This record gives sequence, C-alpha cells and structure tokens, in this order.
Amino acid sequence: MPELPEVETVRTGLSRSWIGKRIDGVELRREGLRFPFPEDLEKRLTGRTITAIRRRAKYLLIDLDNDDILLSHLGMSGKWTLDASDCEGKHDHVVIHLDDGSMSVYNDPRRFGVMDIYRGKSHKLLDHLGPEPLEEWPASDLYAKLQRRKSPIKICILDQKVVVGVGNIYACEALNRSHIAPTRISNSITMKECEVLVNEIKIILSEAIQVGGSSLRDFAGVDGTLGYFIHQFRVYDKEGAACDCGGTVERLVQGGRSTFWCSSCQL
DNA sequence: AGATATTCCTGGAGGC
DNA sequence: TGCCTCCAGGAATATC
Repeated sequence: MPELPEVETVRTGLSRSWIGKRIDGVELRREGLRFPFPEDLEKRLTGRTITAIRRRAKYLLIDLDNDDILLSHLGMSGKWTLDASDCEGKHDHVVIHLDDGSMSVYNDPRRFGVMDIYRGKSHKLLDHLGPEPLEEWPASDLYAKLQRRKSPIKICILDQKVVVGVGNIYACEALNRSHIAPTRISNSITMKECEVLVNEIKIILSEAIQVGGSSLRDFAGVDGTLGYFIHQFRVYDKEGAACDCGGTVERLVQGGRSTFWCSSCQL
C-alpha cells in the first residue's frame, strides 16, 4: 500500500503520540507477518521508552531507550492505529499498550508487512537500499545507474536499489509529469531527462506528504484520517480518461504490475 | 550482476 | 445471493 508519502504520514502521526511513552505491554497475536517475529520481540519491547521515530525508504525505525530499534514495514495493507478503542479486529496482529493507558494496534490483512527488532547500524533489509529521494539525490546518480541497466524506466524507479520510496502510483505519476514513456529502456534516458525526472519525483513526493498521502483502499493515517493526494492523480487508475494534454490514459502491464500513462505526451 | 518470474496473503470488484 | 476469476499501494527469493 504505502509508498514514501504514506509512510512519512504514519511516521509523523506515530511521533506525535509515541515519543516519550513507555511500552507497558505487547500482544503478538500470531507467529509473524511476512517473516516470523523474533522470539524475544515481546520481551525486548516491554518496559522500553520510545525516543524517536525515523524513516528509511518505506521502513519505520522506532528508536528505543536502550538503543534497540523496532523496524516496521507496512507491506501492502499494514496500518497502525493509535488510541484504538478495540483490538479484536480480524487482522489485528500486534497490540502495544503504552504507559498512558492507550493502545496502539497494527492491523494487516495481507500480512506482507514486517516487524523486527535489531541493534546497531545495519539490518539485512536496509543494507542494499538506494538513496532517499528527498535528501541528497543528484540526477547524475540516477543517470549512472540507468546507464548500467537495460530495463524499462518504470521498472528501474520501482527498484529500491535505484531510489527508495517510489512505488507503483508515484512511479506512474512522476513519469507522466516528466513526459517520459514508462517503456523507455533505461540506458536511453538522457541526463537532461534524469534531471527532469529527479525533480518531478521530489516534487510529487513532497506534495503528497503535504496532504497526508494517498488513500485508496486501505491507507489511512494513524487516527483514521484519509490522505487527499488521490485527487491529484493524473494517470493512476484512470485508464480511458483524458490526460491533461488531450490524449487518453492507457494501461499496460510491466513486471506484472499495472502502468498507467499517456502515449501522446510521454515520449 | 542484472533481468525475469514466482511467491507470500486477504478482500473487494465484476462476471455469470 | 453465491461462486468464480482477477486485481491490489511491496519486495524477497530463486532461477537463468
């Protein structure tokens, strides 16, 4: 579900409520999500105070007062709810009880999410990740990576080794705004086009963060509020609709996933 | 190494 | 109403 703007929206929401709170209890309702939970997860969380919440790519990094880090990835359908009134939902997998008496609930129907705890600099899932698009990310870095590859550009920008945080929606939207066809083979993309694309990715992610991300089926902020960026979509899930240029939005499948684009203005 | 297909899982939508 | 198939915001893994 969540791409960088949605995860960032969750990070902000969790930060407001969690920082400075102590975890008084943890309930793990199943063995794990995408991967098994570490055996000592409950023990390592209980009694700890949350000191900060960071984001790396689409991962939430929850810093604890003993230098352990709780890692949470929302997968396609994961959702954190703060101040939850109940935790008996069918897919309520993890419940955290805080010292103010509140409950935070992690719900994830498809269970593609990840929950792990680690200490130190690196984690297996974070090791290979590419640059953060909203931090230092020069177009020359993207250009160099695209030169070495021979996949369609859409596939490349979804690859977290090339750049992190861009998922299917924002990949489609950024390519449309950049007037680059998703089918273009990566090593045919010029430096000039990389500059445009890097710029558009930065802009679209920033704009989406400003309005709380995009709410399609599952996504909502930690208090249930919806993200409004869906109203800014120009191509995503709009097959047959008119593009701004007067052309018609088309759909194709790349890497088993839907791509929406306009062949009139994306070349 | 890089490209591609497969895999995990549930639920909603649409066809009949 | 029910049953079926297809599709969904991710990304590790195996295979060539």
